[in-house]
Amino acid sequence: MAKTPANGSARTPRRKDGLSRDVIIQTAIELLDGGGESALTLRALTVHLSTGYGAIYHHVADKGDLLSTATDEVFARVLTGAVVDTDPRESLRRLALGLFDAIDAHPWVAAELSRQPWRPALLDFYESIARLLDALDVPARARFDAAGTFMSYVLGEAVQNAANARHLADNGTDRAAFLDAAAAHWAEVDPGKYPFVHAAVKQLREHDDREQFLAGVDIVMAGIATLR
Amino acid sequence: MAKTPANGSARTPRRKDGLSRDVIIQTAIELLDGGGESALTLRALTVHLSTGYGAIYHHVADKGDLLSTATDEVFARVLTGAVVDTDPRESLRRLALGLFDAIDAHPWVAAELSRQPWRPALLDFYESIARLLDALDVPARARFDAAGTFMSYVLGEAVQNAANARHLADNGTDRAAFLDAAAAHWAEVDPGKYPFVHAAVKQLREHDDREQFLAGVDIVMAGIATLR
DNA sequence: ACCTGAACACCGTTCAAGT
DNA sequence: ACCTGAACACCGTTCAAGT
Repeated sequence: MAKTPANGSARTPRRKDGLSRDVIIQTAIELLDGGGESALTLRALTVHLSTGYGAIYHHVADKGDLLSTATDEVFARVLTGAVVDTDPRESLRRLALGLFDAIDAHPWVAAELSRQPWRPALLDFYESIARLLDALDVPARARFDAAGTFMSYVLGEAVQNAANARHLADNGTDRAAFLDAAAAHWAEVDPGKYPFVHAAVKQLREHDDREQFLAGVDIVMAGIATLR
Repeated sequence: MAKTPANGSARTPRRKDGLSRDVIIQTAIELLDGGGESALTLRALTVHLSTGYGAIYHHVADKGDLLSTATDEVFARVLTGAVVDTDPRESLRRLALGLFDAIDAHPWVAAELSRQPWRPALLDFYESIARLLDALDVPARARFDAAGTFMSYVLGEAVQNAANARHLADNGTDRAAFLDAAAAHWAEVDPGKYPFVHAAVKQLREHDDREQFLAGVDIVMAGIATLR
């Protein structure tokens, strides 16, 4: 096969296997992971899938559909891989860390998250949290506030971390160089006017993102534990 | 002066008063507040300022510069208007609520926030929080984690709320109708599979966003109080 | 120094036409 | 039903030319 078209102005060969919504989404995720949000263009999709625009629009409503479905897919993977522990407290930490790591690995989901914070995949996440809080004897009356606070903290921290991850990927610098540059920049702030920021810079250099995140999870859980 | 050009294909009259970076930023904020992020286009700016593209690019680096400066401006207003209370706990709540309300009033800052979570204006915010935590006798060792957790919660909740605010503005619906629609949509989830989500729907209908936010602030502060 | 606006290189999306 | 790709309406940005 693979015959060269006789006609010089021949179209590019059409793909043999049928296109499907799923392969489009998977390719979109690859593009997003590879080059961030700006790497996902309809043009790039047609090239990677060796197809035309209409073919894509036949399976997908628009670019927003593409982005939100890709985000759902990423979250679905997290929940599938979530390991359950017998200790609810530990399960909560693992669940939170799974989301944190997922957004770190796919920083582009943060943008989609701030556009649509209530995607179906997050319903499962909410349900899991609420169930674990119930296991921790958080009274029903307080569960609504507690679960919401927990989710807001996790998403807030994840969004911030995603911004760092994106900068790291964009500049091609490694973590140490990035933190040094950030610390050097922050160190310029007037220590007289910003004593606490100044003090934080030192900790910034030696802190571990995931440990700091978990420290926050523990703080939120300790606060929830006071609700009786 | 003000002579009519003899030439029929004359250019639109150039503005008399000089353009400045500040009027550009203020106009950008007006456009963003009026129609969301998509309303800020260079074209719209030239029309509103009755000027050309080059004039704008003479005062501003690019659209990103425009967005981040506009965001700084919004945060600066919050910190200027922040009322200090003698009680550090109350000051923290007011500070948090000020940020919450600002993002509610200017939902487009949420997108910029997830792009660049460490704008200079947020340094002041961080500094204020750390100072108040110090006043609350949070030990220096724990302050880094505590202040970071507090900020992540506030920003996370604000980003989620901004998404709601944007949907409300886009659809032109009022709050009650929006919540009803959301609740109706959520109510479709299987109560057997999602008992806690199902229970949350009822609370969603009668909950107040700001009160829920403050409940979360209290939870985080209670958690911080356990750090000794 | 400050401003004008045609021109350029890109987007997402549509749709008549093909198989 | 599924796909092609030229065409369209928009972007942000540049830059030779004006004052």
